[in-house]
Amino acid sequence: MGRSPCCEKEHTNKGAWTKEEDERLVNYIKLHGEGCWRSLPKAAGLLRCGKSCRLRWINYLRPDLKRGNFTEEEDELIINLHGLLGNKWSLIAARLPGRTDNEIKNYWNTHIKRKLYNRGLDPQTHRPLNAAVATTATNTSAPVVAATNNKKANDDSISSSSNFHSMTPPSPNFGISGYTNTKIITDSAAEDSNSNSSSGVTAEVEASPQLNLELSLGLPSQVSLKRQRREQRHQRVLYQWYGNARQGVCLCCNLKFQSNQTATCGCNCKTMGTAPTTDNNLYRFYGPLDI
DNA sequence: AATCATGTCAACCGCACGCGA
DNA sequence: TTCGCGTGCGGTTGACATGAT
Repeated sequence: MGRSPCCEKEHTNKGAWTKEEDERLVNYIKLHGEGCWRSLPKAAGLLRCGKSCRLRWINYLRPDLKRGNFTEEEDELIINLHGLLGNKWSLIAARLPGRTDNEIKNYWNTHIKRKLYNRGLDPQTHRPLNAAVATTATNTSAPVVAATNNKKANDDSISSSSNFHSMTPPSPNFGISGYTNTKIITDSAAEDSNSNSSSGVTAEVEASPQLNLELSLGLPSQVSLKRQRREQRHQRVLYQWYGNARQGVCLCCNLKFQSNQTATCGCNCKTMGTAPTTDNNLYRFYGPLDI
């Protein structure tokens, strides 16, 4: 026996709220207070689901909401809190009066991620980007962060944008210095019994964002054109943030291989490079296809 | 001027959790 | 202990605005 739906969907409005609906909701809550969202719509004369009412109130109509842009102080606070708490938006929001979890989540995805990339930091782990890449390429038995424990993310794992949004939260003591390159990834590999990365080959495929992208471009036909365009868009944005759009990134340069590990580097970089320790050259470049 | 790409954010969806019967 | 309900949370989507070509 499944759960009963939270509302009768055929009798409820969806989408943007009208001014009249807003007024009804505000007036009702002013009179009766918050609570019992399930019964609220009927009592307030709204053709909305209770969850929708709650969301509208919390994210938009609540009188104590702070409007306007985030300040620099708020930015830094969010970054610090995210470092401590991961994607626990409600906990982060609790520390920022007048801001909602949804607002912070959106702000994170649209602004702060880019900010961290510009600082050379991975927004999920808050570690230097080079370290994350090095870990990926040198640990041949481990899947990369794309092998997340998040069920929904796994459902969508073919989507590069989804992976991008739902990497494993940082460990509590990440961060400043002295971290090891392998900790997070090996842990996630051990924990993720459902991942497809039990074989070395699969792990290698996952370890290559370029190959991931190729999979993305080979999406089955039922996937909507709009979705494909969204994914391509996310790819472009991501690589713009890396500052290497369209050109790809030489892993040899990013991994900072030792000079005694020389190998032919396919790019024109001046650094002493080597092939990754995975015997093949699959990972020489990570970067977008020509999209 | 038209079209496409990109950025933003409100809203939705499904799952997880806590609580009371 | 189990089950159902109400609620909260995090990820994702879609609509709209704006900028670029």
